Order: sequence, then C-alpha cells, then structure tokens
Amino acid sequence: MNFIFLDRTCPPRLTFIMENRRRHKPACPRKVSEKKEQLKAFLRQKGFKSTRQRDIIVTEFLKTGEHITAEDLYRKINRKNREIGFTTVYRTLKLLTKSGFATERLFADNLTRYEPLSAEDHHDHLICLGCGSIMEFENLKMERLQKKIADEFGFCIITHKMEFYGYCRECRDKCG
Amino acid sequence: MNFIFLDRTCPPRLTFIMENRRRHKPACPRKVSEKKEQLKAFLRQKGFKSTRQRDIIVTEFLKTGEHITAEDLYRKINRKNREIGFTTVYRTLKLLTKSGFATERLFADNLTRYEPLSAEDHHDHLICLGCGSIMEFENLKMERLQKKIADEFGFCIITHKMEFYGYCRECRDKCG
DNA sequence: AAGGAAAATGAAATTCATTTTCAATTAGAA
DNA sequence: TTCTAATTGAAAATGAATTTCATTTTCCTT
Ligand SMILES: [Mn+2]
Ligand SMILES: [Mn+2]
Ligand SMILES: [Zn+2]
Ligand SMILES: [Zn+2]
Repeated sequence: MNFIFLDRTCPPRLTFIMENRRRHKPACPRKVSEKKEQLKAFLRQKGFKSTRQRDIIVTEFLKTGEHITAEDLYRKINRKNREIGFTTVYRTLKLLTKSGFATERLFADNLTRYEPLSAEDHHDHLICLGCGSIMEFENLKMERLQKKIADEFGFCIITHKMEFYGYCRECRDKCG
Repeated sequence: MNFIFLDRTCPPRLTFIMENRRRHKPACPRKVSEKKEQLKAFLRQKGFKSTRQRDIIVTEFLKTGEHITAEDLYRKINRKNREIGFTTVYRTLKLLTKSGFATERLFADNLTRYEPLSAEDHHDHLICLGCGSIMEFENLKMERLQKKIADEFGFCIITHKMEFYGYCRECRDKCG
C-alpha cells in the first residue's frame, strides 16, 4: 500500500496521507459483470483481444471500486495471481481509461490513480490530510458558478479540476 | 522553453499547450528591489547567506513574474550567466517557496512551476489548451460556496486546487 | 586582515513513477 | 490447424525532481 507523503506548499510543513481509507463502494457483482460485458463488446468491436489477464485485472479493479494506483492494484492482484505483471496492469488501466471505463486522477501526491468511472461522469474530491480518505461530491451551483467566471474571461471550459485538501470530520475531532 | 504536451484523460485525444504566453505582469523595479530587501532580511534572520547567485536568480524570477519552471528560469539566466547551475536555480526556487516568497504550482502537464506570490495570497487559474495562456482569478462567492460544500461533509479545508482547462477568447474565435 | 566554521554551489549521480522496448506467447479469424 | 496481429512481462529507458559530495564562498570571530 502506498503511504503518501504530501508536501504542502504554503506553511513549510509536512503532512502525510495514508492509503485511501474511504469505506469502499465496490460495485455490486451484477454491475461488475455488466461492465465486463460492455468492455468485452468494446474490445471485440475495436479488434482488441480478450485475455485471461485483462479479465482478472478488470474484475479486481471494478471490485475495488476506488482511486487506486496501478502499483497497488498490481500488488492486490499479485497476491493470488503471481504471473500477472505490473506492466499489464498498467496497460489495462490505460486501456480502460482510453475506452472510457476508467478515469485517471492526479492528486497532490502526484501519483496516478484510477477510478472506475465513465468519462462523461464527473465529480470533485475532498481529500483528508489526516487519514487519506477521499470524499466525492458534485454540486450544480458550483458548476454554474464556474461557467459564469469563465464566461467573464470569454473562456470556454473543457475540463476542470477541483480538489479540497483538509481534515475530515473524524480527523478534525481527533486532532483538534 | 517548454512545449507542453497535455494528455487529456477523457476523450483519448492529445492537445498541446505552449509556453505561457500571458502578457507578462513583471513586478515594477521598485517592487522587485523591495522584495529583494525583504528576502535579504529574511535570509539574514534565518542564518542563510546572501550570494551573488541568489541575487541574480531572485531578480530574474521576480522580473519574469509568472508561472515558470526551474528549467526555464535556468535557461533564461544561463544566457547571460553561464556559470550559474541548474541546481542552484532549483534550490533557490525551493527556498523562496519555503520562505513564503513564491508558490509552487502543478498544472495538468505535471511540471512544477513557480510564481512570485506570498503564500497567503491566493488565486485560481484558467489555462488555455490552445495557446497556453494562463489567466488568474479570485472569486469570493466561489470560496464561500466551497466552504459551504465542505461544511456539509464536516470537512475543514486547508487548501484547495481549482483549475479550468479550455480555450481562451482568442483561441476560441480562431479555432471555432 | 586572517582564520575558521557553516552554508552554498554545481556537476554528476540518484530516485522513482511512468512509459517503452522487444522477444516470446497467445487469441481468434480463416 | 495455421497464420497473423495483438498481448504479455521482464527489463530497459525516460525524465523531472532531488540528493550527493568535493570545492568554493560567505561572514562571523579573533
Ligand atoms: Mn472520484
Ligand atoms: Mn498564478
Ligand atoms: Zn480524515
Ligand atoms: Zn488561448
């Protein structure tokens, strides 16, 4: 598991955030196999091949459900399947991303994480510097305000990135 | 100069953004020397030393005024001062950051840039995928809304990151 | 003005996540 | 089954960021 040392810029102080401890939101088995069917169809349609490795990797990725690095997913898979290489895990996550089944995220610790999420779907993140938990939100008012600000500049937004770093309820209560 | 290839995640399409072309906002000479005095006082107070290299690097950094990589600042300085090394430019930018005279920024191209800005001062960015220009904004309503969202999660925000990627007025008009 | 300790410098080496290479293997169409 | 293109995985390459270390410089103390 990745222990993340997040180097905060402003006050020259080091905090660390641990591996994502958010209660998992693993897709239910039905959803997982549904996704897998979609992917299989997609691969076939594009002339890609379905392989044992891809199946295992995708299954594990969808089961896990949240912001995971290629490295961590590899380790998780490697426990049971010693023969699957890191490179294949890495490439499968890239493939999923390009195919619209996953989204790449780069948070402040500068490690690439993936989450099973169709490309169109959007949300932003609250990241706890204490325990590393990641909360997600979507706020219409926010999106509207963003558009309004952009408009004032004559700027047309294609994507945006919004992340809050701070302390979650538990960590705030604990550390004061 | 850094030509930045920004790999957008969603639609698997490559765009590139060129070196920051924003009209420069170099601090006026008076402000520059004022800052330099402040820094000198700071260094002395902390037991650091004032050196010819630091003076040159800081001067050039403050003159430049905007989001620049260590590499680019080095190249700029190296034209006139062949004997100043990259490492020293890098270390000076780090020092300025730790001292609160500069802020580190990591945009989507994953290169560390620095801007001369005191740590407390805050703004967000609009980044043009066409020409690489970077616009800055600050919006009170936005900050309040962020706080409101965080509050709903019992989350206490320490810092946040908000960046819009898209096309500026000129690029929008040009490319349609 | 020396002298000396601590800090700074810069070339080169290291780190570390990410990405690519390449030879061997495999999927799946014919 | 055969053939071809795709896939795999170990190892190498990449590239920005950071550290190392021998040398030089600053600046405080005699
Ligand atoms: Mn998410
Ligand atoms: Mn800025
Ligand atoms: Zn927490
Ligand atoms: Zn533009």
